[in-house]
Amino acid sequence: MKRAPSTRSEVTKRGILDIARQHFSSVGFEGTSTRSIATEAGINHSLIVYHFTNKLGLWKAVMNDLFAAFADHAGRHVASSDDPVELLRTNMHAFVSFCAETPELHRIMTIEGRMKSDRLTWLLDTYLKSNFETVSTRIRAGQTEGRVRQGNPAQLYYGAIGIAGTLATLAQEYEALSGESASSEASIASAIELIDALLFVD
Amino acid sequence: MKRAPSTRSEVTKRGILDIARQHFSSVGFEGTSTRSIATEAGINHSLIVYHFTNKLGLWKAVMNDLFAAFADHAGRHVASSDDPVELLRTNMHAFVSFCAETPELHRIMTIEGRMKSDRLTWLLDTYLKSNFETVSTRIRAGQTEGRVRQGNPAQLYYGAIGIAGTLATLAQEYEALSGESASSEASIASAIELIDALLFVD
DNA sequence: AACTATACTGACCAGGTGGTCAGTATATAG
DNA sequence: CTATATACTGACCACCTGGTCAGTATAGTT
Repeated sequence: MKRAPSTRSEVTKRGILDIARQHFSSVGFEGTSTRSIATEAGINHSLIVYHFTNKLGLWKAVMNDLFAAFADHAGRHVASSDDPVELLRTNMHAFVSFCAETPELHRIMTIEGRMKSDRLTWLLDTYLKSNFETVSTRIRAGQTEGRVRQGNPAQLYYGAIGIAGTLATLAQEYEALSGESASSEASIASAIELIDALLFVD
Repeated sequence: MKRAPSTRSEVTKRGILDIARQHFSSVGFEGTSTRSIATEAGINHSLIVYHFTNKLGLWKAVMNDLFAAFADHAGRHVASSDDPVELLRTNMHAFVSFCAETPELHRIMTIEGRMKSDRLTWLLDTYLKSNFETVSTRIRAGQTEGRVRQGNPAQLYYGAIGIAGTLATLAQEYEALSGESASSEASIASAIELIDALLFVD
């Protein structure tokens, strides 16, 4: 008889995922050691293999967890209408606050997005391509209405991503130089303002 | 009698630095193995210790090399006047093309800039603080003249850095989704256009 | 040609890496 | 209470890690 997965195992997996997220997002896949994750999570290192097959399986589980967290976060930022430009704006604003609150997702993206790799291919096929289709469709719709800045949608989108992303990828550098936390309300509001100025025609 | 350093040793160091730059910028400090650098550079791994003391010494040498390369690149983009706003604009444009041509510097910055570390402290003290002083002075000068967008200079600057930086940190993701190379003339021109729209009031 | 500062080599060390596996504890279904 | 699917443990493997060190090759100075 098959048995339902126990709470006990879910707690263990959660603990591993939380620590693994920190490690992958700060020192990357190659720089992360599964044994240091195990030690920090207070579990036997063989449990990582037991629950996630191998290091790559753990990494994928972390990414699934992070993308689910963003979907959840974006779900709490509902657009005032189903107008494509409003959906685009709302989603970009959600991305900014998500970068500030949960910098790990974008941090890992900037590690994996720089070079070709099997992990990048997996990310593209699993999440990035379909998301980019949605966004660029909305940008083009806004452009034909004259409400979004003209130009290549990919270049516009990645410009906006870049503005939001510094909150995650240069958080400490920014804080050390400006004296302000990257996750502060002021930093978030400023990034939103700049993205709005970049993308939208008012 | 002391002897001048031989060309032979300079060639060896150059070879190590070039490979090390690739490794540090793609997998970070922790993910980089000095032995794989040695193998790829075709030298005995003890030579790294001989020429650079240790892994950290090699990393600092790579950073000095990269900042020198940027200074050199920026030196070839001379402003049309010594007007602060023109200097700011010219320097930002130089940064964009540098990110496209030599993505390694900004890639390493986004690895080191995220978390507190001795390496970040070294970068701040050696290069980042003085550079930020110069830039923010120019931004403030432009703002009082009404020629630069109002707002916190640090937030403006890091917004612009973010736009340029995606050419380096999301190069492959961008290329896979847009079909265009991040180092293409079109990508560079677009990033410059967006930064101009972001920073300057015309 | 002899001397010697510089450049380089290869064997070695202690400790860390991802992953395997036989065995043990735990908890739930019967 | 018993049987067993699930969860977990610790010893082990081959290999890689940064770094040390005694010794050797190379080349410029005298």
